Amino acid sequence: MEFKEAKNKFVQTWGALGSQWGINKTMAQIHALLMVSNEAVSMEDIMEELQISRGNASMNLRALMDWGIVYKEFKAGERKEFFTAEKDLDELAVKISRERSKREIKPALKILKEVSTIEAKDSAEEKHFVDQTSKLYDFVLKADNVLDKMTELNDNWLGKLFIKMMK
Amino acid sequence: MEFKEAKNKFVQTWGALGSQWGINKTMAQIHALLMVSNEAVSMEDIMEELQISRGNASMNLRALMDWGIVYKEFKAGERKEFFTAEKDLDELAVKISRERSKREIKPALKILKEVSTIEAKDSAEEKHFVDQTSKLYDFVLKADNVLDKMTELNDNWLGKLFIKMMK
DNA sequence: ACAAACTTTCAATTATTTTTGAAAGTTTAA
DNA sequence: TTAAACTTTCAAAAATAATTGAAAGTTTGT
Repeated sequence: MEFKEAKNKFVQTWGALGSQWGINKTMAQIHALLMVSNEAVSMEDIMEELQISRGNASMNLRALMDWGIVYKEFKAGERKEFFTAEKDLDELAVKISRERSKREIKPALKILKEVSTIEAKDSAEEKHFVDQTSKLYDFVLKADNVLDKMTELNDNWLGKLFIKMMK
Repeated sequence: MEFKEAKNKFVQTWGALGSQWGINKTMAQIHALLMVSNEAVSMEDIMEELQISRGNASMNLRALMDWGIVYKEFKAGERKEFFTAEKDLDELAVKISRERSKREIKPALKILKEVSTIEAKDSAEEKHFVDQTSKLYDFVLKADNVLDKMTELNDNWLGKLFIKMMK
């Protein structure tokens, strides 16, 4: 397989993976493209490589910047803007999980807390509901913290040991 | 908030969360409904509670069973089928992650391996591509194993300590 | 073997999400 | 201040995904 083919395959695959996880295909593709580029890429080039419109490129670049995983860059003497992606994968994971947590998990947790604290009366049905949603609340809260905790842990010896075991 | 309202809120929220993570809304809603039901529910009742068609209910129940997180149940003297959800949340997490890994991550890993092993020639561009996709391959492989590893770890003392720290 | 009581399938419809492209907006240099 | 070079916005169009409903399929009791 030659370079161009490999690059294209990677971008397509990353795009497909993204859309299966609720991230728009173009957004994932732009990110993929920037991840494997050794230098900043212009909007023009992104449009050209992915065969997408200017509007689409603009909106998805904005979204990627809002997620904090793509940055604008300016080149001396050039008028147009260039873009680079966060390339440190640990950093990338942390940022994505922070953002999804903030946008999706936290609001869901709020609702879970609300519904799990209703008066359960005496019916088995209602008791089961309260019990199950409480457990779910605890579980989601715990899961939501895992990545953050792992980053913290990374600084201490037990963390390092654990990380080693994961490899 | 009274029970019925809480239940509905929960089902809606779980459905919305599902669709943000690439799981069809109805599928997540049916799962939510079954999770908080203390007894098995018929297709008829699911249709009624979620206001969906028979075809939709049937297809999504099949999908949930394929994922291994919903089971058919038969009641003596009843002709129709009833459904229950996996209620143990650790078990649920393991099954979902196994399934998504099998369907989505593993195929992506295969491609990542392919594209990261091309001949890099001498250009900086190609070297960077190989380097970055290799790192990504390792990272995804590692992340893909985390949940499995955690379940294994759960059985030993270090694991228990670690799990405690997560809480 | 028949028919009642169910479930599944899938082509057509509907809903949702994404993408386009052209107009409006912004910045820079002269 | 003007105009060229560039970016953003957003209503309309296109693409994709989910849903319906009725026909076909299955199972069970008589």
